[in-house]
Amino acid sequence: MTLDTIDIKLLDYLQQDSKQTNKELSNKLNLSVTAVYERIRKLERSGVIDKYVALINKQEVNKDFVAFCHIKLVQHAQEYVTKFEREVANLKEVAECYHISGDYDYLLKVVVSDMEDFREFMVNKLTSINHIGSTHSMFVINEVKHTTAINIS
Amino acid sequence: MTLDTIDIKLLDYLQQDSKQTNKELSNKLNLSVTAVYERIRKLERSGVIDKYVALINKQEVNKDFVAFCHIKLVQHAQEYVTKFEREVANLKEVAECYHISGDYDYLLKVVVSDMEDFREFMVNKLTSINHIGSTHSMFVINEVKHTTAINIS
DNA sequence: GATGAAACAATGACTGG
DNA sequence: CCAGTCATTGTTTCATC
Repeated sequence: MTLDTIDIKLLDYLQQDSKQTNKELSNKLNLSVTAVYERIRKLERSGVIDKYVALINKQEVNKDFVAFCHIKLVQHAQEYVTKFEREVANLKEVAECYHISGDYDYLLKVVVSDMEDFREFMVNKLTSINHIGSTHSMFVINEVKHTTAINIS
Repeated sequence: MTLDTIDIKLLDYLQQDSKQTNKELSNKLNLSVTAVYERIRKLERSGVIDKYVALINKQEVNKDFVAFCHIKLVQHAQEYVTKFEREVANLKEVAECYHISGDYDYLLKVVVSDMEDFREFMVNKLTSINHIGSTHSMFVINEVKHTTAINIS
């Protein structure tokens, strides 16, 4: 699907706030309500817009201890890789998991309540997955920037 | 604010899909539509729910080259730290920036189109910020798991 | 908490320009 | 693309139990 400049602006707005009415958007974009409605539906149906979600404040729900965890596997046979990825994806504390280039194989973003919670996660959940060679954890001191929006240009 | 088990379920649902109608949610939670409406409003006003956003498919907008970038500053005087954080937050390619513990000072998530785009970002934008000592980039080979939802329990 | 009523807004399909 | 229609559905605020 090709996006024109209006689509890009529309996506920017919706990535910031999806609860705006079509009327508000039509004013910002100088379009009719129907045109906005049809553009949004096209973006939804084509798969450009994946879904709409609520974002919550980690602090308010006492889940503001965030760590990034590097992981190296002992072996890289397809069987072990698949098993590790499946098991790690099932851990609720793991918000994100990336297979990355470099010294380590994976980078995990772990969201828990506090250091004690993190310790328990490491000991009882993460390291109980087989074939993990080594891990290296970094703790988030401060979230300087965090956006779910993707810059399209 | 204290959350009961119904609030937690409600937040789980809204973090997965915020476009559900209150009627659908009232069925899932065995509540009346008005009760659901009032709980949501309470969660919004108390700041537990931060905002509602559209999530878009990186692939569909040709922004699926993702890198994590470690950064070490030369100096750590408050002045340089503040300046670095302000400048890096203004870079549109930087989706996330964390001040972290460990060998490096910062971890950035950079979202661009391709390697050429990334090279340009590094040369013209990131490393033109003063006081950066060293950087170390890791490229995302595969996104094993990525959720914006926070597990509350 | 529930319920019903009422005002308002959005959806989805449809005209015709 | 726009403007306007219309029935249906959902949202939001009431008052009442």
